Amino acid sequence: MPPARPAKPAKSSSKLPSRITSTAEFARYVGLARTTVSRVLNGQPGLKPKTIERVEKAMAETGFTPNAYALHLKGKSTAMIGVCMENLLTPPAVQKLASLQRHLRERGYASLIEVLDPGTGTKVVRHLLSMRVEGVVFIGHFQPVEIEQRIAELTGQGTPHLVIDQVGLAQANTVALDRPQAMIEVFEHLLGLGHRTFGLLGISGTTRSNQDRLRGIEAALKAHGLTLGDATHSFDHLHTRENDFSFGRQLAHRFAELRKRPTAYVALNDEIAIGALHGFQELGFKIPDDLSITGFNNQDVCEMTMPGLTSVDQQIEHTVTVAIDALFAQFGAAPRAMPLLRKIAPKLVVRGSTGRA
Amino acid sequence: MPPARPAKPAKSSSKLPSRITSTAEFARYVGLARTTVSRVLNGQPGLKPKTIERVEKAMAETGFTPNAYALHLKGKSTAMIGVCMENLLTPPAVQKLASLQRHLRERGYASLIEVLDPGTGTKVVRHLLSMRVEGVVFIGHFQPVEIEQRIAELTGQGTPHLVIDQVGLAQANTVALDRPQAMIEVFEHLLGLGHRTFGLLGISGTTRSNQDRLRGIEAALKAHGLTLGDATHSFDHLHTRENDFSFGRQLAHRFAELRKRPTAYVALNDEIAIGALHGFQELGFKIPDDLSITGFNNQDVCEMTMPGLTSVDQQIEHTVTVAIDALFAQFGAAPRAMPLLRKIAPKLVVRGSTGRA
DNA sequence: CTGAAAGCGCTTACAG
DNA sequence: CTGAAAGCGCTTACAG
Repeated sequence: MPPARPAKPAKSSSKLPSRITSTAEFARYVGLARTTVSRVLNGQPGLKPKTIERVEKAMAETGFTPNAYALHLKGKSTAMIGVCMENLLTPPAVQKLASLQRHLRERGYASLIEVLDPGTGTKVVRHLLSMRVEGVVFIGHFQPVEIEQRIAELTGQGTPHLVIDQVGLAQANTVALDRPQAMIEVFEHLLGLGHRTFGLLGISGTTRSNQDRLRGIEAALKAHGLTLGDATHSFDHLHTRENDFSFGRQLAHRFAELRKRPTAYVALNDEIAIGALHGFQELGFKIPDDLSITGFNNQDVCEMTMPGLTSVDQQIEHTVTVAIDALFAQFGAAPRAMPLLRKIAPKLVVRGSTGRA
Repeated sequence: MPPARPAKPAKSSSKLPSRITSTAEFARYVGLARTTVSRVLNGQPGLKPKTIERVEKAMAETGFTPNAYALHLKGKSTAMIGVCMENLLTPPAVQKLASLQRHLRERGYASLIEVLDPGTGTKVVRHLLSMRVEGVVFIGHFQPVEIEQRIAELTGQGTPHLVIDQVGLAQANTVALDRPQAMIEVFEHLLGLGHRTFGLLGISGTTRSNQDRLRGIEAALKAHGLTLGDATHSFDHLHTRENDFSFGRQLAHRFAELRKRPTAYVALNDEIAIGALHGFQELGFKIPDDLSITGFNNQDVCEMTMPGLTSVDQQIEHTVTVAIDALFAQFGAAPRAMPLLRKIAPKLVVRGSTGRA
């Protein structure tokens, strides 16, 4: 990723005796041969305990660490996984990152994390390749054509990859929440409570993710003899979505004006749902008595609203476990003919914001 | 950080013609000398446009990238900064990380991000040193003795460092919010509204961070002829803090039982404040008519409560800018005799949760 | 335990 | 433009 930069400055001949940058200098410091030091560092047999002790003492004194770059050239694995994030601002995405980096570390891998803004894909992936990462994980939703090209590059270089979240990419190994199923569970819950008309908050447009949700909604409605056209309503097209909270609030105000108003509201995410909850409440509606609302992602705030917000949990820990297994399964294996696709089952968490129609 | 692992497998002699791992192979593929390819890659003068074009075309075809490890051995700077995070779950910390990595990338640096759990400091910092990062940034609050040792190691190796958030570390270059000043501004605001008795929510204990806050509170009260002992009350010792929201709610219920109850409540963070807000509201208190509440961090949710939550903004963007400047100022400079300390001025954001006493 | 040697993938003079 | 050589910091046989 970083552009060409000037060569590093000559190693400053610091006055500090501890500034040691090579095994040669270090061996001189310890008073042993370079070879011997190397053997200690690599835990090879046939060394006197005394010698080992001397080296370890000197390492503690100087803080010397063998140059990882030289080690890699000699064949040591880099033990690094590249992680490309859509951004670091979406809580569920950051949670996945946190979980991923913890699991990778447990397996002895470091994470080289990059944010992949539109148009920077080539640079970022080139950088990861130049760092010879052993695999690359993408978290989030990216521009499809760009990401497909990057994945082709990785595959061409023999570097395994895995996409978390985004479905529908050609030749991409993917682990993603089963969004149609998530919507089926939300609607089964609301239909079971007697609701027959639904306001959709932020669930519209042609993104793959929303199309998947609409498919799920349609299926759930169909099972009850309802259609998407008759049973659902949306005002998304009338508002711009800057801040999700205020977007939700605006939508609530808009729906409140309706003579025949849906009794249940299904939001794209928790923020929009909470905005709507507050929007309806400030207009005097009682929730869940007057109407029901559901969120998506089951963030901590869902516990914090009054009433608590019914929401879909993405099962992040499970998702990441599956993703890592799927990534590591590619190591040393023959390239897959068909890309891998694993769907994660969502879990509906019911709270006070949903009740009988 | 990663423990010793087996050497990487021999490069699989893949069938894919594009699997090229060295300039030697790549030069053979292009049909040029290794030297010539190298000169193109490094943008050196005196090359035929045709030659440059051939190389660029081949790079696009094969996805070949020169090995960063070999480049570094030849003297190229690593252009990497290590970032040690306390965790990836605290929103303000993640915001700082997001801002930091964006700024670093703009300057041509990649970020090597690690989570530094207690006891893992040595491993993590050793790994960063072995990766020859050009600087290390710590974000969050760490165990003081451990982190001071790590910083000594870095300094010994001539690697610049910077600590964001945590103050009071010996020999550490630090950029941190002026927490005493933040509390002074909160209390000036509340005192100006006529409040004279205060409930402290989560602001207790011997952490340096809370001690700093208490110092600020004491100073603000003193200017109005009040003392910490008489004007503030805390029930922190009676509750365990698992979930901050429920902690805040519990504290609200506890304060509600009091005959002579404080009229203003100052919370350690937004989560506790929101929990308290809801706790008081569910008991029938009107906010800000019956009492005032303030949060800390000015997170997005502050806009979402009813009423909005008055909170302290950490000025994250400014903090990170100052931090990066302070880090980069160390490059190529003589070691500082005195560690650097920059305080960031907080900004109080007033919303509906605070009103006249 | 030591010491000299080869080689990982690069770049940079240097002579053709 | 080519080709042979040196050297970055390491490890791994190999002969002492």
